[in-house]
Amino acid sequence: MIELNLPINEHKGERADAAANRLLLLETAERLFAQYGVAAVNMADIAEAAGVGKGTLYRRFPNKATLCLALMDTQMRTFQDEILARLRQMQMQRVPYLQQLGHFLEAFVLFADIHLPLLCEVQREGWLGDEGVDRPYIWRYLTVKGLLDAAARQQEISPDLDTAYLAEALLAPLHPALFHFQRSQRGYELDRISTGLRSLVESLGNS
Amino acid sequence: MIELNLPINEHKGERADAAANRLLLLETAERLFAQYGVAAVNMADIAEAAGVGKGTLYRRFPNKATLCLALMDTQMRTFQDEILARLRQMQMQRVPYLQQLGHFLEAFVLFADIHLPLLCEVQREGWLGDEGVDRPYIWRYLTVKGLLDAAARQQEISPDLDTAYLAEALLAPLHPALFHFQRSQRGYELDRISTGLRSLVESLGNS
DNA sequence: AATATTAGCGGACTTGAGTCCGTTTGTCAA
DNA sequence: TTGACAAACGGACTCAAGTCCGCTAATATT
Repeated sequence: MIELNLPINEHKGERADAAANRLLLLETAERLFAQYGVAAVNMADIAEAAGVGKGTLYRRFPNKATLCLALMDTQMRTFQDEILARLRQMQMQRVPYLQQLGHFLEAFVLFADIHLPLLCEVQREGWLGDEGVDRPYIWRYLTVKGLLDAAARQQEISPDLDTAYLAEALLAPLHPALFHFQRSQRGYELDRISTGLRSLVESLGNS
Repeated sequence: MIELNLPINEHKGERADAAANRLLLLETAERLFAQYGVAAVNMADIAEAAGVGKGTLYRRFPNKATLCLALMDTQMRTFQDEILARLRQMQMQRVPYLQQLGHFLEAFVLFADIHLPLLCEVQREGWLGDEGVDRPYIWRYLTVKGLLDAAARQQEISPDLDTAYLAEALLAPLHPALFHFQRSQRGYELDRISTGLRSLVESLGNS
């Protein structure tokens, strides 16, 4: 279901047995998550299924959030690469920045929906998990803020707007917990969410 | 610090000892929270400090979230009453609905900031806690949606906008976890947040 | 190849949330 | 009053996350 293949790079100073265990644990977690669901599997289960001690698991991945993030690593990079490529392309076609922002958000909606269970786990402990945990969020934030700043420079939006805050506010409805709530409790379809966000973004332009 | 006085009403079918314990537990929790902070106090501490068994505590308040909500009960009602009164007043003065919405959000920003620790605890378990836990959220949501609908009827905003989604999106940045992140990590001041939200709301009007 | 170093390993342990169930006690009706 | 019975009580218990620390073994050095 979730395929992994590259977290090979990085972790260079890792001893051979440690690297082997990293892979073993990722594969085991992937398998258990696919079979029973992310929420139903606990750390002890993963360690046992992998045949290692709990301490070993926690040495590699200090918590479930980090483990889940590692499982998404590949797809996250792919997503980022694809998005950046698309934005560059639009850039050349002189597509307005606000429209680029709309595309970005829509793309992330699709990504988030696929990876919702993992994303929810990643941000279970309200936001700023220790450093690296929310690096993906930082990337999204900077991308959105960058597009808003560019839009401001091109006079697509008022230069008085607080782009830093707005970037955060526009991403807020996509926080995994809220997104999950809207999908499963409210029953909103993906394009309803995309459309809603786009209407917010576009309205910023008509000021 | 946090004063409580009315959860006397409701809970009518409660036995005398149960009602006494409810009060005792609320007072104890309030005291411990004030002294050590909400996050640092656990359920066992509260039960012990109150001199009752853990089971008794959990019978009254099935989890920490419910307990925290009960501690805010009074102030929450007061807040709601005050807001409704102000909105009615503005209504009579023919203040545009979008502007009313801006006021509403600003008022909630102030409220949320004061009660952040309790609010964070209330929504620790990603959103839809069992039923009553997020009734305050439902109230906020309905209020925002109501104002947006009214604005649409008055042609302040496009009638095509998805007010249900927008209401949720506008409240999203005020989710306790995000609000806390913005306040403590980003260092945003309250009026920066209010202003940012208002600019979003107002931009909806210029379409 | 022998050895020192030190990362890595395992699993018992701690901590806190929340449950279970046998015992106690308030309440209401007789 | 008294007695039955449901509600309430207490605290031991379960379950999962995460820590600790003594032992093991991979690697680097000679």
